[in-house]
Amino acid sequence: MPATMHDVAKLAGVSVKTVSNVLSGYPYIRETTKAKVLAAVDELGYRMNISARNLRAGRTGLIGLAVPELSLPYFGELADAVIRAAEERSWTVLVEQTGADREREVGVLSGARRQLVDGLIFAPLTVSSADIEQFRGDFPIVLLGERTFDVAVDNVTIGNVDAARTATAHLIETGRRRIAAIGTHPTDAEGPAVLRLEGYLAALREAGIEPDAELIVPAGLWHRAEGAAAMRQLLEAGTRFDAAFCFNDTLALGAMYAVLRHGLRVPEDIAIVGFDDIEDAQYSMPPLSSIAPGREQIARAAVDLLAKRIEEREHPHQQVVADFELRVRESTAG
Amino acid sequence: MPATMHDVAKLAGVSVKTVSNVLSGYPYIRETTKAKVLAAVDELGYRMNISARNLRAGRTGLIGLAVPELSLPYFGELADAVIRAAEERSWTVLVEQTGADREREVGVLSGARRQLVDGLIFAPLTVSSADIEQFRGDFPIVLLGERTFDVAVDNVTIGNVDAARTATAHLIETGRRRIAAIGTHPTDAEGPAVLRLEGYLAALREAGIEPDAELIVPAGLWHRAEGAAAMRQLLEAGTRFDAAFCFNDTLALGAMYAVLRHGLRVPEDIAIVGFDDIEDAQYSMPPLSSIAPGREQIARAAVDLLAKRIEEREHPHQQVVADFELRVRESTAG
DNA sequence: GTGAGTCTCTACAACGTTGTAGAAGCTTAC
DNA sequence: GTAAGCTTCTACAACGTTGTAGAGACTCAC
Repeated sequence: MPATMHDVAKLAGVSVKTVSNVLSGYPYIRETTKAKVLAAVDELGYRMNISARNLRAGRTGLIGLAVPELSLPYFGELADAVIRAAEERSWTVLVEQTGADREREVGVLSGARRQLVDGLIFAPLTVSSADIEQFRGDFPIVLLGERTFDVAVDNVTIGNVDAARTATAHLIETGRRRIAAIGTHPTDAEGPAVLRLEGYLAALREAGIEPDAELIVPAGLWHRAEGAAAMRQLLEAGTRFDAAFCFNDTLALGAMYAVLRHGLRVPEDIAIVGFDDIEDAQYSMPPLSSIAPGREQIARAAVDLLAKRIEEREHPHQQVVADFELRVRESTAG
Repeated sequence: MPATMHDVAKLAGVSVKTVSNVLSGYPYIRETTKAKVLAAVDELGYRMNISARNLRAGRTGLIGLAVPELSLPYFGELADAVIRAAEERSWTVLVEQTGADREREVGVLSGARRQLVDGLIFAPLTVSSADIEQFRGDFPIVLLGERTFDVAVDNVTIGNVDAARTATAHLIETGRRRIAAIGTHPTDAEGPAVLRLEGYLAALREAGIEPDAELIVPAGLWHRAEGAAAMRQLLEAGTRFDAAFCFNDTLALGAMYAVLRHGLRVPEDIAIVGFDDIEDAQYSMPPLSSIAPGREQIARAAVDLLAKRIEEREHPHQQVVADFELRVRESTAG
């Protein structure tokens, strides 16, 4: 049975409220009293009961972070950054996995955790803006990933279109003309896959290159396996191409694997550029060129926006566009 | 202002306790009453206040998971598995990162979160068994990773020594005699690094191979960068060797990168085996042989042990040894 | 010495839920 | 008809904390 404030108060010979005051830094307390209380806290090994404090305060000090899968390196690294940013506000992060499942994403939005956390940082994959409008209700949410449609939600993103255009343009600058795009979601109306495709097409257009539908390959989950499968499909179809823009790094690493397996060289035969700049990108052979989003910046901005939103529920919704940077490595050299 | 049970009760025309009873499945309730209550719940969009329930129940329904870093793929994948195992008990997992920092690990053990979670699953890196004894107090904890010394804590592990021996023996069977070990922690008295070194040495001994101190290279953090650095050090020192057992896969992938960069071939010149079988292992070029721990099994066992311990604080401590399997791929072929 | 202001501490109620105890009505068995 | 048992519901207190309100002591200026 853990000690309560009552126990501390009794031992220190003061009222419960005085203990509470000492512990919460109320200034008008005699030094001797404070010392007595702290001694009692120490002696009893007292720790405050968080549930009780939360009940009183109407807050939990927890925020949710909903991502598709932690085992995807990008989201592992992102969660890492969010947890560290939240720590600075002494918030605790509760990570929830949606598994890229629409039902679970809706569940997160409308779900049971809403009573448990003060707010939510949400990286949606499948739910639409309409879903978000509908299920969000009156709850502080910050979305990761830009919304094409106007939704009344704070959001943090990198300029997906811009970044994808930059990556594709880089391939064009190095002399490639037949560039595959791997990772589209043909049935989505919005979301990163749509935006990255848009950027890819924009870059082709600017260079006067006619897009070729055969070079645009869907991939649902953006895992290595899917990247490899997509690349194999391209290679086996006999379509001629000399580069691939993969919509994230795990796809790219899978694709690179398939190219090498097929007996071709990267970048000489096929250049590859990825997106996210996960740690593996630097240590693949050859190292992978990639778009590095400002992960720290994104995490911090998301936490900051959420903090503002929790403090003041009604204020105009903001969009933060984080920086990105193309990291050129050997997978696109020459 | 969200609706409370009082609001629901008023709307349904019953007592607060009846609402509570309906919601918690108490059997003696007339169907008509139940329907009225549920209708009211629906109409008000009522959600139970978790803090209040926790305060009453003395439990939070949260468990902690403390790992060094989520951005390390092994821990990302592990967290994934633990979260899914916890879900089956309708527990929520609170992930905490220790950053391989001793102070933070001690903080996790003795720390503020203890009031917030009902129990803790802890993958320690730096703290000793003595630390654990000292700081744990009376709190349900399950350790991941075996303890060499006898500690009164439940723990789940794979047989590190055995697995390391298997990995090393595999290199020996393929004809290698000069085998490096990458990832030791020379100052540790216990922990995975120590055990894996022990397994490595055991395999050498059994094959009648004299260990060579020059081939045993420390690496603190087991990141790719460290694996690459360790391998570069070996290669530049001019020490002759034909294989490396790396204490985890990220080290191994970094090491493989350094070997290829150095113009040598894997496995022809240097064979490499890793540990953890993270997803990347299958998609490196060449694919990496590795020890696959039963991640799901570990996660489930940890959650089960924790559940038992929370239910009944005083019962003998258990150790679960999970299975492992050597996955042979091309990095050690031939 | 009196009033105003400052400092230090306390009692009480409230946050939203559930366990305990028990009331009231209804059924059953004799 | 009545005791015993079952079904359905309710009032109240309690979980551990903090906000509100205010009591008392002390200081200072006049």
